[in-house]
Amino acid sequence: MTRTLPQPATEAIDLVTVLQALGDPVRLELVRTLAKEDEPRPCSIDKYDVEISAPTLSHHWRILREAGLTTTFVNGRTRWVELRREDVHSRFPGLLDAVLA
Amino acid sequence: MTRTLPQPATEAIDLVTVLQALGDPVRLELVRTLAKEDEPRPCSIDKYDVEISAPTLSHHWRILREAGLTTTFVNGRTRWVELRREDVHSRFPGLLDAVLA
DNA sequence: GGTACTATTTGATGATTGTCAAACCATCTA
DNA sequence: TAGATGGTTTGACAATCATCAAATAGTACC
Repeated sequence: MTRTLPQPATEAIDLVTVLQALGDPVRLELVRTLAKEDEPRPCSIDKYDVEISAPTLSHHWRILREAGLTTTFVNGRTRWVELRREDVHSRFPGLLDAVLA
Repeated sequence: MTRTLPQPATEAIDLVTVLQALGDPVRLELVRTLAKEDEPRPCSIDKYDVEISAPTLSHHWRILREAGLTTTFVNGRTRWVELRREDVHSRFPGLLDAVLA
């Protein structure tokens, strides 16, 4: 019913890849938005205050997911994104907290 | 006698720029090496275990300095680089610690 | 089945990036 | 002053990246 898109295992999360993913203003803003709630958020373009097109947003979600920062759930026609807070924290303690502070 | 190359003020250090600077394997390694000692290190190519040319190393030092992560001192013909631990920590508490852990 | 809808993929484009060789600059020393 | 030295800047190149329009894929609803 609810499928999860492929993502790296916690142990496989790479620091350089994470920093690269966070080193983009749009993605940092997305991560900040996700961090406000501790549950999945829809990933539709109209739910975010960013000045990019839908394909570009989709591209950023992929970068974040493949870096190990987010999980994407597929449910019917809509998708949900969630920050992998605990996973990232267990791999790089304090990193997300510092970035989100 | 000892000159300091231009660098951003502590308050002007930008998070995205810092993350971009750290999001490169060579630069992350350089920062890690700097972090081992709490004093300036020479920036000559032969002092670092990196497989890049001198101009490329020079380029990376510039990126790190302009991001606000390092200070470069000029003394005669040689230069010294130092991690701006306290400055970065005061701007983004915990960030460097998390990255260097 | 057909249509509307959500979101991604494809393909293309302009900008940025990491890299090096060659030229250059400033400093030290003979 | 001339040569050697430490390091940077310039210029070029290939690779990567962020971006969008158009096409595509999968799902829901009538």
